[in-house]
Amino acid sequence: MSKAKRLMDLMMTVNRKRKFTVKELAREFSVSSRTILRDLQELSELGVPLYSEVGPHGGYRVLKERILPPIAFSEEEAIAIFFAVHALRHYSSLPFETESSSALSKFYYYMPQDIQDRIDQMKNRVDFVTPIRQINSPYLSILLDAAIQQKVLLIEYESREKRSNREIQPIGIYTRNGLWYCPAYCFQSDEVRVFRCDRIHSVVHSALKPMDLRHIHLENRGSDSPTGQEDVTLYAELTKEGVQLCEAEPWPVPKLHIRQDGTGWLEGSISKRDILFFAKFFIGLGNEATVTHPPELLECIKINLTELMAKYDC
DNA sequence: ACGCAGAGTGTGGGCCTTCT
DNA sequence: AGAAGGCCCACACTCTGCGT
Repeated sequence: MSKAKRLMDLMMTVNRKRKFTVKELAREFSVSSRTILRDLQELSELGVPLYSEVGPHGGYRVLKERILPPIAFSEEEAIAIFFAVHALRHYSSLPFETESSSALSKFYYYMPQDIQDRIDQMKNRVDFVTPIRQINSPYLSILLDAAIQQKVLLIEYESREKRSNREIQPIGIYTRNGLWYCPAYCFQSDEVRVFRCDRIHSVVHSALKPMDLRHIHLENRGSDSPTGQEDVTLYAELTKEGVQLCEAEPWPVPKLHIRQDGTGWLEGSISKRDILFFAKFFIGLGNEATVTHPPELLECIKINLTELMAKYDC
C-alpha cells in the first residue's frame, strides 16, 4: 500500500475509532509501530486534531472537531458550493454562522486564481434574495441541537398576546422569508406548535423527561397550524391580482388554488387565534379577495373596517 | 534511449527516556 | 508495567542528473 493511500485510510480510521494505540493501528495496517507513529505525526501536521496520553491505558485520541478526508471537487461543483454558502450571508442569524463564514473563506482561499476571478465576476451577477431582517435569533444552534438530541428546553417566549415561560421539545428549525421558525412539542399546550425563533428571549435546558418524537421531523410534522377545537375553515375567492398577491405569501395554510383563467381561492384550516391576522391581511387585499368563511373572520373584518372608517371620518 | 551512481524517501528495528 | 516518543542505523526503492 502506498504511503498516500495509507495516510488517507489512517485518517478515516482514526476519525472512526476516536481512541486507539499505535500498536493497534500497526497490526491493522501491517506496518511497524514506528511507521504508524510517523504517519500520525504527519496527520497531526496536516491538521487532524490528535493528542496522546502516555502510560498504561494511554494511547491516541481524536478531539471533538473531526476533520473530513480531502474531497476533490470539479470547478463547477466548487463554484456551486461557494454560492450556496455565499447566499446565506443575507440571514442575520444562522445556526452555524461562524462555520459557514470560515468554510467560505477556506474555499475561496484554496481556489486557483482563475476560479477566484470567475467567482469575483459572478458575485454581483447572481444572488438568492431573502428579506433582510434586523431582528436576531441567537438560540438557533441550541434549538437545532435539542431537536437532534431529543432534549427539552425551557424558553421565555413572547407571543402576540403575552410573554410566558414554556417547556418545549424542538422538532427542527427552518427559515422562511428571512425569519426562523421552530416547530416543537409544547408541554404546556400539549401539542406541536410553531415558535418564531426571534421571539424566544432565553433558553435553558429543562429537567423534564423528553417525549419520543424521533419519528416526527420537518417533512412529516403536518401543517404549521395546530389542529384541534380552536380551528376554523377559511375560504376566500381571489381575483387574478389577488392570486398574484397571495403567491408571495409564505404560509402553506390556507392553501392557494389557481384556476386556468388566473383567478383562484384560498382554502384551509386556520387557528382562531389567527383570525385578527387574516382579517388585516384580507383588508389589505381590498377588492382582490372576497372572504366567505368563517363568520368569525367576516365579523372581525367588519369591526376593523368600521374602526378604520371612524378613524378617517373627519 | 539506456545504464549507472548518488541523493532522497519510506520503512523497520533497536535502544533509550519520559510519563502515568 | 505499559504507553508514547526521540534518536540512530540499515535496507529497499524511487528519482534525478549525467555520461555514453
